[in-house]
Amino acid sequence: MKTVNYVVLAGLLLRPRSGYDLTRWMEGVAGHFFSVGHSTVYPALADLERRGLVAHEIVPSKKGPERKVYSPTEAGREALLGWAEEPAPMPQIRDEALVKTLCFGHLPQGRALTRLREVKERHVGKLAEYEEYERDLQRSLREGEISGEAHLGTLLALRRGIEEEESYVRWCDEAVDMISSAPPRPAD
Amino acid sequence: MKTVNYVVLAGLLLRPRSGYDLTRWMEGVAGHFFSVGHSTVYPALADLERRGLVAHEIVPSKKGPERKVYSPTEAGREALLGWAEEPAPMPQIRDEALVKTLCFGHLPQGRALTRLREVKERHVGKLAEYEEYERDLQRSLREGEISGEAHLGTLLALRRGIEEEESYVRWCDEAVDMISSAPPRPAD
DNA sequence: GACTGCATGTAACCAGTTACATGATTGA
DNA sequence: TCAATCATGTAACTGGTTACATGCAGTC
Repeated sequence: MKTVNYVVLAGLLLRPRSGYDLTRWMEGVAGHFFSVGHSTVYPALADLERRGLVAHEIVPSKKGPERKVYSPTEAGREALLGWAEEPAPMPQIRDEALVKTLCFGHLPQGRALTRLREVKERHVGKLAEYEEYERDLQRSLREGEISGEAHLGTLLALRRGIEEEESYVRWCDEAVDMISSAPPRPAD
Repeated sequence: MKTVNYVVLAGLLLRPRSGYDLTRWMEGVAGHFFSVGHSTVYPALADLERRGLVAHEIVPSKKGPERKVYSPTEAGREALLGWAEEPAPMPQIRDEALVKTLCFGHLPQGRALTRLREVKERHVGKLAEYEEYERDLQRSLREGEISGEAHLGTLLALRRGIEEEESYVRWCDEAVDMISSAPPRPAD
């Protein structure tokens, strides 16, 4: 079974959701470690249902058409937790900004610094977003909206996202220093 | 033009290489931000050469068959540096370990801690590897094997990899604490 | 009446992986 | 002589994306 199925299953274990909600979730809290578009989510849900790992009930929406709200079945829960105990491959990252960084020695300093400023800004923004999610998660626990189990899992993953962004922002600052103190090349 | 072409071009700007060397490079220093297999590298080189952005010369190998050592042309250098000045999309990450982490609230504590120990070990290993690359890079500069430009770019990217792994290892320790101090669930 | 957000799906495409295919050189 | 490493490529497959397609409900 493919990875995205387990991600969807994990999203549903935290709380029952529709395909639409799962897609939002992947764009948000899950965005920093696994995110696919809705056109991948819906087929994954159909596949999981065919395997008897999730089930849905139709729920009328407050706003818009009917929703199919999915939950893991007992078999789904077992399949997920079994998978969760197995070793995971190392994270794979695609970071174009770092490819561009490789060229910074060949770029006028000013241009490189401009690039870095922009990169930093974006990561500062992401950091703020994740911190907001964290506050919201703590509120959800206090108000009994989510289980302690769901809270722990989500918080652990979220903390990783926050520390990742903090680390990236620190690197940006250090990179600015390293470039500024490097032997000057063609000014721009 | 696709991203992998620019990655290959950047690898060649740092120093001329064969397809084989580029593949090793992507598995090593470039591994934490962009890595593809040799079956992607060779077609990319062929494509770049067709576009006149790289050129190769045949060099007899010390060990094994002939090598095609590629270098960027002037047009290739310009194309790369132009691309490097444009904004990059946010890094995209696939980290299955964090998907498993989402389930840790539903797993016996011991199992979750075992998972985390293994994850930490792997990242400690990667960290050591990157630190080794950094020492090697400094040596290369001292001994005049690489240009100052190549050194700066590689060092910046490498520092990011090192800090990324340091951050991940710290998170593992924190996660262990959070799980250990969470209200106990079924022991294993 | 038009636009935005909610909601679910399908189809064409693409970037990459895995597997296939070949061969030289070196060392155990 | 057999395995490992060096070295270059192709072909089949797959896991995603982008674009296509449809329709409801609220608000400006």
